[in-house]
Amino acid sequence: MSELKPPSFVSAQMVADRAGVSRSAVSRTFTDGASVSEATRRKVLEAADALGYHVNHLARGLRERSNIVCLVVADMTTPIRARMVDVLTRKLQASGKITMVINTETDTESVSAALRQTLNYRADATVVLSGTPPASLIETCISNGQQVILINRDERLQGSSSLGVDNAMAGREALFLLRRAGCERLGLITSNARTASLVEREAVFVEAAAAEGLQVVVTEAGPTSYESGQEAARRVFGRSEAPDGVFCVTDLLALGFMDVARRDFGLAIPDDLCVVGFDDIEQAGWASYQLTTFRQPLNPMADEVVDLLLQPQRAVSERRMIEPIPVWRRSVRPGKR
Amino acid sequence: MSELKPPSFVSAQMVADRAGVSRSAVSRTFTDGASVSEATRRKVLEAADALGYHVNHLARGLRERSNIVCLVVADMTTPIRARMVDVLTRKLQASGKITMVINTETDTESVSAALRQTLNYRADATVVLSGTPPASLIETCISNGQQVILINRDERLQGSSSLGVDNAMAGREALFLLRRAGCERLGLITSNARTASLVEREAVFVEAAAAEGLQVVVTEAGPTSYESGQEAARRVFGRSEAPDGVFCVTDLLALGFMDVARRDFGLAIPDDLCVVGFDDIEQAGWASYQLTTFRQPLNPMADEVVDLLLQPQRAVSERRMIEPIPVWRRSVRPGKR
DNA sequence: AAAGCGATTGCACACAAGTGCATTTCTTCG
DNA sequence: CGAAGAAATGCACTTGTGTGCAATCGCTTT
Repeated sequence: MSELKPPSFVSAQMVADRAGVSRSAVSRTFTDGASVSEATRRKVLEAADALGYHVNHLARGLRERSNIVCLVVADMTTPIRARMVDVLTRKLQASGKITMVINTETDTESVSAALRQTLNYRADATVVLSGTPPASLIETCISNGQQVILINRDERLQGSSSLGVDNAMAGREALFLLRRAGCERLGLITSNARTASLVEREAVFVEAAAAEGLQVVVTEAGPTSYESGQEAARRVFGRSEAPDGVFCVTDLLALGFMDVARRDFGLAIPDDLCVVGFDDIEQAGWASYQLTTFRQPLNPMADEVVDLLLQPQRAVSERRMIEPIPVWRRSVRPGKR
Repeated sequence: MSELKPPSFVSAQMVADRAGVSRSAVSRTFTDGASVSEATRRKVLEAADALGYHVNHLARGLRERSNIVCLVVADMTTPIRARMVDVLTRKLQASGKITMVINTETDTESVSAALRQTLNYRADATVVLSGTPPASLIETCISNGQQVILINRDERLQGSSSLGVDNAMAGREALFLLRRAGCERLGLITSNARTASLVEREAVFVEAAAAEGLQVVVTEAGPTSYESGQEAARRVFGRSEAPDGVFCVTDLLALGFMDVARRDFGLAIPDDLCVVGFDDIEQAGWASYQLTTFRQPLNPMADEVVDLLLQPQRAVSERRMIEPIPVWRRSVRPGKR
């Protein structure tokens, strides 16, 4: 039989009609702790099943929390970002939230538009993985009762809680590793993204080197990518004085850098050149690279996010710092040559 | 105990009060084509701005389409999946939709739970990238007026529209490439995922080889991953009769396979061994691999999805096939040795 | 000035839920 | 058998929108 009515979602009213009870009874059947007799509950569940009823979370979200969390993210295809999104969606789901992903550019205008979307959908919280939203907009979010959590972003934005890895530690430790390997001519490879995190890793590394009386040649190629790493290597080894120890502020940069150093300039790693990365993306562990790097502990970070969500009062202006975990592989010599 | 009013979202009513107009006027101000005088519109916009008002899309979604699209996906960290999610979220956003990501396992029970979530949030459509939902649940979605679009899934699920790359073409072409390179002892590497797509690539490759009187040694390692590719290589080259031409049904498998073949068994690619992959993930183009493979045309696929969303009537039980694009790199010889 | 007419505006309802409160039903005990 | 108490139920209101319908406003025309 062909239906006249266009298909549409089945509501609690329809279930109530079919079960011969009031709509309230249906509502209570699907609400924990509400008072419903076993008999009605059975009738309701049966009718709901027959009609294919599903509670409308949108309508529910009108009165109480929506249970929606927005993830504002750029460069999703980057391995580290993909993992972040993966881990976060998993943990958020496990704690009863649903994730909306807003794929954006990193410029302020795009991020602002993303934040506004976040408000449009009454998200309980927004987690920002990329870009830096304007303070005024964050304030709007917060005055609307929405939490804002920044990950690896510029710290100290009034009212938002923020969360990041200890870049300074990585910068110092990277220098230590390269020096222990006996590297004398140090290089640093970074991208033009100029993120707070990247800048800090660079600054601390350069500073720590200066403290030992060493100068660092800093090379900034294009965006944070494999190709930029390649480009940086071409530039670095095209010069007269080539480095023998390099800290790449990102694994992707490191991998591109290594490939060109080895293939185009015939350098052996770690014999002629030591390389340290940051992130510990999957590819860093591949046999072709075996990159020594610092792991962003994504699971603990995601746990922290969930924790902040569950205790909103904790969240105000708090800044949590997480230690990256050194991962020793073969791109740095264990001792001097 | 004097409770401060908890911060909450500002509603159209508040804006109306402040602007001294009716709530309808506010609603009309934010509705295209509605009739509002320039004067009230200005007053409303001013009040809205002052209060930080944002239209509640949840409430809007009660009456009309929610503009929510759910993406059901597993293995998000896999480069190909990450790119799919990236491209899809981008294109969906561009056409005014918002994406909810449901990160799931591939087993039927998890996928079913994901589909139910989809219904709970009144998504206009669900796009399934992983796993195979039970037909009954798809039917429920459709009878609720929700579109279901399956990508690279088992075809022919009543009522859903489905979309996939031409695996048969890839299987045939892979054989052609290897034969042209003069490979005599053929191997095929697959995972234990047993997806329809993977199975088809395998079947067609084996069949095409049989048509030329050649037998293919099929190796199935663990899940679809780099590590499984490594494992497969260890097994394959541990045997007496090693292949000189291999089709890996996935780039990730291919990369792991290549690394072990070269590093642990000293094989030169493409001189001693030719390798063909599938997907064209970013890493396939890296200098260390230069893998010849087939690109999944993600942009056209995403365009197709958006197209199906905008023309729901088209969507019923349609199956669209997209040709993968051969990408010739250096893992296969251009001619016989 | 009155009528005509189109552009605005507000009322009230619909959408789909949860819940306080009053009412009804059931259970249990005296 | 009746009353007290507990459990179950339904009514009506709430959440924030969009919109049909009727009323009103302002302007033009005769």
